Amino acid sequence: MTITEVSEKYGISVDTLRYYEKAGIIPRVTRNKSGIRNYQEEDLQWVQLAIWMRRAGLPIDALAKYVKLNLAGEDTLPQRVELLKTQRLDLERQRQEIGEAMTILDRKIQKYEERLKNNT
Amino acid sequence: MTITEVSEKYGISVDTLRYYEKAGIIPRVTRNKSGIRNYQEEDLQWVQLAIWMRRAGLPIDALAKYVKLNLAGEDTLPQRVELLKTQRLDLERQRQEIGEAMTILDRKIQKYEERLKNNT
DNA sequence: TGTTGACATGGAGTACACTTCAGGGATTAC
DNA sequence: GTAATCCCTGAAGTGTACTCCATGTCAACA
Repeated sequence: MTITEVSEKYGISVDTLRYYEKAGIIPRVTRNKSGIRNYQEEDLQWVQLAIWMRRAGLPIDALAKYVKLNLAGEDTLPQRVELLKTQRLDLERQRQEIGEAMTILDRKIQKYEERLKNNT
Repeated sequence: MTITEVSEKYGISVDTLRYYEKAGIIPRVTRNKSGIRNYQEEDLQWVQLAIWMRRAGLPIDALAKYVKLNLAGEDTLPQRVELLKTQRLDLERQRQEIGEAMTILDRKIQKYEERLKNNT
């Protein structure tokens, strides 16, 4: 699969795909002899993971660290778990804060709509 | 209330407080004759709102627009509601994406822990 | 009256995550 | 064979949200 095809499949720019690779949140993608990327199933799984995690807001450097641990072999299993758990906690906290903000927005919206109704 | 006191009360730097004001997500704070900020109850409410919304990830420019509409008077009620609803939708979507990422993280963590158990 | 310390402003600097660009190969279409 | 198209890399540029800095004012205290 070419980089353009991957780009279209996941709705992400080719520049971003190359950037993700350079940043280390996707391991080096399989290439042909002339150096052109040819994404294999495994590459695509990394792409997918990177995109999901970035959409949720996980920082590049945490993801890069995770990828590096993966490439470093089986000894790094405990560190990988710890890293994932830390990131999970951050997501949990962020979700909480979004929930609180939504409650406040809802209250404001409701008040405004009451005022609008009474003003007709 | 001085800017330092507000900073301590909300756990945010004085630089950020001044920046928020300059960026327009807090209306111009009450000052004494020599130009020093003296936060009143109303100012504090704006500060609180700005901090909550920023923590949830609402962009500066959306908040600035909301503040501007507020200062522009009663005619802007419908636009304010619309703006708040748009931002609410964005938060909803973001919360959704965080939820999905958490599910994936959970699956990975679980797999790792099984592998770790079988490796002892 | 001189020094200290909190606060002011405008502007430069930083961190993060892309995004764009310049300059070059390799393939394909004619 | 050459023009068009797709891809490559390294480096510079951009947008967002702060964060830091130089310089200056002002009130209070020794």
